[in-house]
Amino acid sequence: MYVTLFNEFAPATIVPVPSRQQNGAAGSPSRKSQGAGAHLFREGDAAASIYEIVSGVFRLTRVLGNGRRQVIAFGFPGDTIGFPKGACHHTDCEAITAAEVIVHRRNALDTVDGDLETHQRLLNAALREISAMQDHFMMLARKSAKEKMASFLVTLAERNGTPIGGYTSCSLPMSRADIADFLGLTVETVSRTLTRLRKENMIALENPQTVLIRDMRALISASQVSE
Amino acid sequence: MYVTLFNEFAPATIVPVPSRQQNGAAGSPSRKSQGAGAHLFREGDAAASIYEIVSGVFRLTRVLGNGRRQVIAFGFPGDTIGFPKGACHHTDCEAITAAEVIVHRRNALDTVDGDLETHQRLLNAALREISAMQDHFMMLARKSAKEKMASFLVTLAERNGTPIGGYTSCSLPMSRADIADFLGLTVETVSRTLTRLRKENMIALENPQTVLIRDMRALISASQVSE
DNA sequence: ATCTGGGTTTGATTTGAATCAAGTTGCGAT
DNA sequence: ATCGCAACTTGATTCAAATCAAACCCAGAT
Repeated sequence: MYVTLFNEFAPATIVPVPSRQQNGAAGSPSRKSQGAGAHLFREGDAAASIYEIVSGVFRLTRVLGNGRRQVIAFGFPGDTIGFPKGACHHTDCEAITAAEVIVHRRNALDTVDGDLETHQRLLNAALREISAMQDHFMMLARKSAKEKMASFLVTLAERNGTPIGGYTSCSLPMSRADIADFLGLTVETVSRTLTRLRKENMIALENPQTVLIRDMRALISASQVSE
Repeated sequence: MYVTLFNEFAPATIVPVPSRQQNGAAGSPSRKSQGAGAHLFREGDAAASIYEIVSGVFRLTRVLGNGRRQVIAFGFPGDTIGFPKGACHHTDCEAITAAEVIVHRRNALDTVDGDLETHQRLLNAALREISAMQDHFMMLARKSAKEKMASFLVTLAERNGTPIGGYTSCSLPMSRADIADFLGLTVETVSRTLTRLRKENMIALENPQTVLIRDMRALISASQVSE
């Protein structure tokens, strides 16, 4: 199973973080709300902060010169985003639904002063992200459209799905174009592949933004690279 | 320009690291030599150490169930490899030439005890790696075979090339299969694409393991996604 | 000197996804 | 209610890279 969306947290670890000034230490975790469509940061922005997502969904993208776009990841509650390279952010980050994040000072990562627990949590999030990205490599390089789409839905269902009867319902807050740019496909292929999975009775589309997973076992097996 | 191979270091930062026990602190950087073909670690191994490459070239791979393989990265001198997720390594790492590494205790990353400078160097390597992997996403998902091959050669030349007259000579210590599995292509396509670049006079192949870059400007422009 | 076999190159053919081109659907504004 | 538009779906065609299939090259073993 690929956790290609982003590195995961036990969601419980987030809840206790206070919404304002920490005890006596230099730490400054605070909360921030974010409307749908608003940028949390842009490529090139000074990287002053690292964010833990409390609610909502974010999209991280990189843009090529000619306008070609790669969606690096989707960020869900429990994910950590905004790891900097040097002084700047190297991706754009936009909320695709209304969202709330916990804001950490950038150098809560660099040093331990005051809050060892936060430091280690952020660090582990970075390590998990490296691992998740390695999985995603395999997906981009070696999977067919059907395998990619199935993997995506399975991961989404695990992160985000709600059980409905024996099935799992799952919202797709992002556009087909976002999905395509995440999986390295075109919108047309994403759409066609969804219809194909639908015709094979693995899923049903309640509406374009809501999938019902009707046969999780089949979907998982479709997500694996086959010989 | 993509630094898809791996995160870079100012090579100078490595040299001063002592080859044995640090002053009085708990740190334990030591050196280790590695024959060509030997594994530094394997997927699933307990992740006790993190390595800085002093000399030689390493290959990091992940394997799919059915034997399909993804080369995650090549590690060159100055690169840091072996970032763990949790307690285990999640890639195989094999030396493809004779090599030497500096070995750090795994938790030189977690905590600062004793050596803040090493801690921060490793941490920054991890952040650089995240950024490099994001570039590699774009390469895998959006570039043509020619663009991939050209990007690969350009990066290799920057890391590894030696000037010969006005040209740059560059060794390819890895096999065509390794290159293919890194770029998400087949051996045949890698080979064909190299001949194509040769026929377009951007490169010459002195022998299968040595490329001469004859027109760096053209190669760089071939490495960019075009409309 | 010849055989063997891995790695590499080249050629012919197939194929999965991109591209090009219409539709369709649903929603927000007029 | 209708218009306009953006997001999505579907269909026809093209094309780049995979696959299938042979050579080729060279180092090491016989």
